[in-house]
Amino acid sequence: MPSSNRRVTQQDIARMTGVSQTTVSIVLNERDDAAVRIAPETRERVLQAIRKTGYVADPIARRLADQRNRFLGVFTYEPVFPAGLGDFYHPFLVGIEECAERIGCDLLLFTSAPVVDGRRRIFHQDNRLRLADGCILLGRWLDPDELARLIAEGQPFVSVGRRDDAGGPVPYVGADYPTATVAQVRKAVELGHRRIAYVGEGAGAESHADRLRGFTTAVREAGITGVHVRFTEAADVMDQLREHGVTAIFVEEFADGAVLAEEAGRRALRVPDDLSLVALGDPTRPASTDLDFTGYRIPRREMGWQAVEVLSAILDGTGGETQRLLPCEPVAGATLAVANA
Amino acid sequence: MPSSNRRVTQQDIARMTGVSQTTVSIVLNERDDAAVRIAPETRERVLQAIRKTGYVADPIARRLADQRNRFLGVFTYEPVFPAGLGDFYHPFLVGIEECAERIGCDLLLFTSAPVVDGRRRIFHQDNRLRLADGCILLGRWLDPDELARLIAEGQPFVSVGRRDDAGGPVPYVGADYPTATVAQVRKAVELGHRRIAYVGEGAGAESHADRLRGFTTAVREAGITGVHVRFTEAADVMDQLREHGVTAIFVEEFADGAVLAEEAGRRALRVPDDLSLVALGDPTRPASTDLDFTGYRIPRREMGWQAVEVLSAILDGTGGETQRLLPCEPVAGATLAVANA
DNA sequence: ACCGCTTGCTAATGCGTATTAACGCCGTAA
DNA sequence: TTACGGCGTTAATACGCATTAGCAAGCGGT
Repeated sequence: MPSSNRRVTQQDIARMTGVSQTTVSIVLNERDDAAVRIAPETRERVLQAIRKTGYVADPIARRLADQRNRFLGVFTYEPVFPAGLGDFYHPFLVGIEECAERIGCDLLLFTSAPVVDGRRRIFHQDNRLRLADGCILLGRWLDPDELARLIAEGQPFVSVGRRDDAGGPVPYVGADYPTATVAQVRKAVELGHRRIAYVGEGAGAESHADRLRGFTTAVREAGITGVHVRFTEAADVMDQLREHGVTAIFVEEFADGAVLAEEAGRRALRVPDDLSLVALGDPTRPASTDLDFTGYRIPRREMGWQAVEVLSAILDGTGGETQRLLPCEPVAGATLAVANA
Repeated sequence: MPSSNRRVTQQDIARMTGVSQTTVSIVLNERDDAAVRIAPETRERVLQAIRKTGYVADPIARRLADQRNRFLGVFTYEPVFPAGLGDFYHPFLVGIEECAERIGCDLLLFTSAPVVDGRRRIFHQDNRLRLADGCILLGRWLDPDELARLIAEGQPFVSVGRRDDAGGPVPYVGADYPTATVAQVRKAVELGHRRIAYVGEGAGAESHADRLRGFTTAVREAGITGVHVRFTEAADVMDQLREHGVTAIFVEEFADGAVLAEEAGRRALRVPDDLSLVALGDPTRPASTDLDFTGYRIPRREMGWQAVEVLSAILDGTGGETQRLLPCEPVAGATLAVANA
C-alpha cells in the first residue's frame, strides 16, 4: 500500500525483499535457465512482495529493452473511420484488427499525418511511419513515389491491394481481379454474348488496370468483340453501348452499374432480359439499387488478415511469399442472362 | 540508404554529422533555451541528416524519458472494428479520429488486450494502457473496479459515456439521457398519455439507469402512472403493458422497440394510433423496421470529439470541466401520437 | 591444500531519449 | 596578466527493464 504517487518498480520490490533488481526480473519472467536460478524460498519471498504491492511491469520499459514495440501502423489516405456509410474499407480493417489481436500487436492509426492537396501524405516533415514496427498501407491508389521511397529506405510494410513494382517489388496482399474477371466474361460468352463492354477507367489504380486486363484477355480468348468505354454520363455511355450492339456490360464500379441500370430502365430496357450487367467487385461508393448484381466479391476481410500475416512474417525475418493474390468469390446474382439482341 | 534492419537512432545521426547525441536531441526538440543553444549551421547539418535518413524518435524511448509520445490510446471491450454492420460505435470513433487529427496525435488501438471470461480486460499481465499518453474508454459498461484502479494509479483517461464515481470522479463526456427522456415523456403527457411504460433494464450500465431516472422523474412531475417492465419476450411484455392499460411505451433499446412494434402489429394494434412508441436513443444492435421512430439521437460523433478534447486538456494540465453531458437531439418521428385508449 | 564443479545470486550493461551540469574557448573588462 | 562572462557543445545521468558475465560459497575428489 505505498501511498506515494510513484509507480512501484522492480527496484522497489528488490529493496523490500533484500534482493537485487535482477532477481526480481528473473522471478517475474519465470526464467528457468540452467544459467540463472533462484532458490524456491527466495522466489516465494519476491512473489509475495509482488502480490502485496500489485506490481506490474512497465510496458514501456519492457519494450525499450525488447527493441520492438509491437505496434503495427495503419496508413490510409482517407480517414480510417470514414463519415460516410456503406463503407468500403471497413471489412479490411476488421481483418487487420482480428489478425493483429491474434499476434498480440496493437494498431497505430496515423491520424496525425497532415493533409496536403486533399489527401494525407506518408512522407512529410516528420514521418511517423517509423513509429511502428511495420505498416499496413490501405487505399485504392498509392503514390508510386512514396512506395519507392519506402522500399529504398527498407521500411517494413505491406500493401493491401496489388501494386506495380516501384523501384522494386512491393509486398502486397491483393485480390485476383484478372482471374475473377475472366471467369465472368466466360460465363457471359457461354450465355451467348458476343458483343460486350467494359465500363470504367481501366487504368490508374492497379485494381482498375487488372480488371480491364482480365476483360481483354477473355475477350481475345473467346474471339468476341469487347469495347472499352470510360464512364462519363449515363445517357452518353448508354448511347455508345447501344451503337456497338453490346448485350453485356461489365462495370468496374458497382455504383456506375446501378446508374446504368437506371438509365436502361428509362429506355424501357429490361435487366437482364434485354441487357446484362456484371459488377466487377463490391461498391466502393454508396449505391442505391434494388438489383441483385451478378459479379464477384472482393475478399476484403481476408485480405486485411493476410496482410498482417505477411507483415508479421517480414518482421520476424521468416521467409515466405510477400506477394499474394486472393481469389474473389463469384456472386451468381440476377443481372446476367442469356444474350438477346 | 541504410540497408540495415535496425532503426536509425539519434546516435547514428550524431555520428554521421560529427556531433553528440545530445546535440541531435536538442535540434530535434527545437530547444531555444538560453542555457543550451546550437549554431545555425550545426543545426542545419543535423537537420539534413535527419531528413536524409527519415529519422523519427522512437516513441517508446521518448515516452520512457519524456513521459509523452503523442499517442492517444483507445480501449474498447469489444473489437474496435466490429464485424456486424449498423455499427453503434462507429460514430464515436469518427469523432475521436477527427479530434485526434486536429491536435496532431496518433491513435493507438489496444487490440492486443487479451480476452478473459468473454471480454477484454484493461488490467492484465502487461497492461499496455501506459503506452499512450492517455486513453479513451469506450463501452456501454465499464468495470467499476478497473475504473477505480485507473483513478488510483492516476492514469489519464476519459470515458465516453457518463460513469458513476469509482473511488473518485470519473472524467467523462456523456449524453444527457435524463433531460432528453424527460422531454419525451412531457411530450407524451401533452398528447394526453396518462399510463406509460419504460421497457428495459433501467440499471446496470449508467446509460440505462439514467434513462429510467429521467422517466421516473417526469412521471412523478406529471402525476401520471408509469410502469417499468424488463424486456423478456415480446408477447409477455405486451401482455403486461396491456394489463396496465399503457398507451405509450418508452424503450431503452431501439431494437426492442422494433420487436414490440411487430408484436403490436400481430395483435392488430396500430402504431401510433392505438399505441405510441418512443425510442430512447439510437440502435445499439441491428434492428429492422420500417417505422420512423420518435425519440432522440445520441450525439455520438460530438461525444467522441469532446472526449479527446477533455483528455487533451487533462494531459496539458489545463484546467476545465472533466465531466460533460451533451444534449441529445429530439427526433420527431412518427410513432408518438395522441393518446387513444 | 588445491582444483573443479555446482548452486544462488548480483554488478554491470544496453535499449533510445531528454535533461542537467559542466567544459573549453574566445573576447572583453579589470 | 588575470578574472569573467557569453557561447556552443558534450559527458553524464535517469527512466525501468532484460540480459550477460561473473562472483562467492559450498562440496566432493585427488
